Amino acid sequence: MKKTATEEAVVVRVGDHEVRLTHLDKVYWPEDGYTKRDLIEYYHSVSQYLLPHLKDRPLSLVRFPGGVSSDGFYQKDAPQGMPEWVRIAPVMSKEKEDYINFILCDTVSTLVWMANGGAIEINPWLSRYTNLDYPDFAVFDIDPSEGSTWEDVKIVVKMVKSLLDQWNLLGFPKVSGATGVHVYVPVEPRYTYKEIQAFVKYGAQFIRDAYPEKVTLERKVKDRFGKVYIDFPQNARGQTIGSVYGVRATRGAPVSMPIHWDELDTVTPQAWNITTALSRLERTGDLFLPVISTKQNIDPVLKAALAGQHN
DNA sequence: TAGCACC
DNA sequence: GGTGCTAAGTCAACG
DNA sequence: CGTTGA
Ligand SMILES: [Mn+2]
Ligand SMILES: [Mn+2]
Repeated sequence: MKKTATEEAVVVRVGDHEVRLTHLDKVYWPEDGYTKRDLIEYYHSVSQYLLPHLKDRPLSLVRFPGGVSSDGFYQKDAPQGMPEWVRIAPVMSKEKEDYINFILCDTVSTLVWMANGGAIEINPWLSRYTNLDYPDFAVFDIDPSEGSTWEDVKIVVKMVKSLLDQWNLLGFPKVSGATGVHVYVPVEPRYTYKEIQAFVKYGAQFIRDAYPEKVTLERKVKDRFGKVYIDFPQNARGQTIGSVYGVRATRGAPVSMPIHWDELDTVTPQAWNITTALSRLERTGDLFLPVISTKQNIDPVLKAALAGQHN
């Protein structure tokens, strides 16, 4: 007799709730042999590190119920029929006269439920539901374009570091799990998205002007060839960036992992994956904890940005 | 990334 | 045609 | 139409 989905399903207690898990042996990463079970076990295992970073943040999920070689889809609006204990954040849509019920992941139960739905990639907002218009960090998203290299990325990241040093600001780097690096600059949650983006753009312009041969701010992809793109427009309401400790739906199942600044020369952007991240985390602890606790004042830089009127 | 309004 | 902005499951079957 | 599963 053919197995039904019901027969494959298993109900487990995760945190405070029971979660129904299905198709655990579904191969999600064919080239690596990793299954949905591996994904769920990963997210479950790092939940104590990950959850504080997701708390109160509206999420865009990228779901791959057929695994990473099938098309995935973004999901913002919470699906009907989800467990009643999944918290949501209604946010008025810009285009339609209706709310989008963003999923909030504040418990391990919800995290595991999302993973069971094939939510490989987790993309949180830069602001929290409790303070939606005021991000609590700015991000320097450093992306190599075709024709540029990881070596180029490292140079640009170091330039970001020295610029932040000049400004007496703390930044926290992580490898993206794809090809680049994200540098988070935690701020007091009282700057608008426009201000946060102006801040990052101002810094990015300095870096481009210092090294125009290898750094670009061009929005058109074809104009970025051979250069490293500093993706400052990513700092905008409704935009998201792959979560720290989030998984990528690409070969190897890489995860986004914080690093120490002095590790930059010894790591690669996909240095960790769902099978190796936990031991790293247990050794280093959560290097991104200060991103939550640090609240920096960027008034001086913002003032200079507005006065300077770079282009 | 795709669709759409607007220039 | 280029630019800026926004959203982001779908479908079929069942009762 | 609400629910469920692929
Ligand atoms: Mn990036
Ligand atoms: Mn980017």
